[in-house]
Amino acid sequence: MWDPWRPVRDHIVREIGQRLRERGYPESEWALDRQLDDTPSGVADFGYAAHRAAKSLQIPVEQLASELAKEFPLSGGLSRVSSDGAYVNFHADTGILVQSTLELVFARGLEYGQGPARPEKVCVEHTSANPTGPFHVGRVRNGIIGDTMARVLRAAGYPVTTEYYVDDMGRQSAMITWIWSMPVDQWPSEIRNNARPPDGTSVATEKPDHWYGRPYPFVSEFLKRNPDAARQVAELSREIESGNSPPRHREIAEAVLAGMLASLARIGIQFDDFVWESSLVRNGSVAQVIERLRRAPHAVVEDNGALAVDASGYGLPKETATILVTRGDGTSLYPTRDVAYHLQKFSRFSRTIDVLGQDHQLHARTLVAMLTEIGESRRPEFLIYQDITVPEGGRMSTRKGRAVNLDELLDEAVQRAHAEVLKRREDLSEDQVATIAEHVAAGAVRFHILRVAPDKPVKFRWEEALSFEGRSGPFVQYAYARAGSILRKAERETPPYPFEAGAFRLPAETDLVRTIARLPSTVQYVARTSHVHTVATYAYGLAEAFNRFYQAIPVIRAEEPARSSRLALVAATRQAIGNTLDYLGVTRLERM
RNA sequence: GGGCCCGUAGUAUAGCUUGGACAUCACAGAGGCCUCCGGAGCCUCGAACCCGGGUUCGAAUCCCGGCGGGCCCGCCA
Repeated sequence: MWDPWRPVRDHIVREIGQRLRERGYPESEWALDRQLDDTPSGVADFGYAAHRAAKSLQIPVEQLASELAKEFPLSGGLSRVSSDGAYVNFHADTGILVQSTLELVFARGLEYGQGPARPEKVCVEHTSANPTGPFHVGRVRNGIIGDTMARVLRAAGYPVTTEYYVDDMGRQSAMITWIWSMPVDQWPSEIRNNARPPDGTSVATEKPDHWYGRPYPFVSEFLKRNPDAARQVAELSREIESGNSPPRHREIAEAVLAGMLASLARIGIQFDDFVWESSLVRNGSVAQVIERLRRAPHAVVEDNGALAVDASGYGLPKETATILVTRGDGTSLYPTRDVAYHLQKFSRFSRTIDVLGQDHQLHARTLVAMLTEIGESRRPEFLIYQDITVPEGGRMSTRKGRAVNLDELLDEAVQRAHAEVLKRREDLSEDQVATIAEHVAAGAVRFHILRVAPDKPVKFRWEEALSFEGRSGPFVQYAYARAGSILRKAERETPPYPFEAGAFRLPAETDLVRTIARLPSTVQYVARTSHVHTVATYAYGLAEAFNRFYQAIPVIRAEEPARSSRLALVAATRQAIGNTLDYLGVTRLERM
């Protein structure tokens, strides 16, 4: 048993199914389970709308609902079944739910929330930003969604590997190598004037992604107006693909990547593996893909020798019905290399998930078309999210000068968090305050971006991203710290937590138990639907339920035996919030 | 021009995949709690499903058409 609500739902579904079958209306338990609704607040725990069955059986719906309610056996964790018009309402037996939920939380501890182990190895590839400069906030939405998805899938029972696909090939990468292959003094004046590092600074004194990324936005503009330089970059790009990369190429890519990863680590994002795009070219797998595509059913050779695939049969938009596989000179293009990467992922994992921005929507479809063309039947799952937009409209973009840098946002958040901590805690050392501020800041930023559904844009506003109130990461962290504080004060920081299941009668208590009990099914829901923001919604709801309980009901000051039971509830809440924070990638803070 | 996604109170969001009973929550606004375990809190009030059709006993949810916004559309990735 890992989900306290499961036995109750199963019982309801079984019994309704049986009664409907007796009346001549067969409905699968699976379908009934889906029809079991939440009810309007406070009405019941589950509701069943009898319209459909009543219509099919040709009896008045109120009559059916009323009969079902009367006949329903009050076992299986239910305390009351009633009908209200066309609805049958089910109330869980609070004592039984308390017993099973708290027992489960204490028995499983850190594992409460997790589902049974599953065999399928899953790869979550996310972020995979070109190592050309520091992250702006728009780009990290990918990482936050991907990292949270990976955490939730692990909790759901899958062995998960996170991967960063490092693009060290192609034009972007060649551009940064090109500019840094000459001394700053020799940079074209247009670039030098915009991007010259301040005197006295060096890659030793500045984060490498910021340092090396400095000229990048200006190089691309420069190349548009300087064909000679553009040719040099193109030549460099060919050399890189052929394996003759200049010595600085890999060195710069690694340095920039290290800087970028350091920023991600601040918000709890780390990777299990890195796959360098160039390795796929060097080990011949890209060449193999090109060969397979050359023999593909719809391969075509363009006038200048470029290989393409006629994908008009794949339902792609008319203008993109031709997918280019190689350039005229035979070198590969990004979609082709991505096919090689996916074949490699398919060989290592049974599920692969790609987290992609909406600008890659079409790429995802061409990738699938190319896989079909080479006779590959396996597919990646795409988790597509919308951009982070700026108040003026449009998405965040470094090129358009309307991007907020991640490090800058975090630094500002840390400053504010620091001030907040100092305001309310005088007993902490400067080190402790600094550590807390860093984690509060990270929690605020990560939660702010995560809480919006992936298919909706996030509108970025400084004040909201930096808010520690209301529906925020620090709100959840605070509830966790508070729960810990109560246990410390009661000198009951460790189990066992004896409790009396019948001790909880007030709504603030029973609502809290009901919310704690929903954690395992929430994990499964997110693993199934990829609606990662639901973890944030749940976390907030749980913290809110705890705050209400905290406000309404004394714990330490209560008389025994209520006191012990309430302490047990606080301990269970702390465990549930803490585990949820882990899934969110937000730090558990014992004090803040 | 074509394709994909989005449109919920002043602002910002949940619910939409699986149609169901008074549409969630925050910020801002009005009022209250404040001798009380941590006020980053709690309670109360006002305020919303883009428009038009369709399907259905029933539509924020599904379908069609508008309108508005975002993104993408061949030798970049």
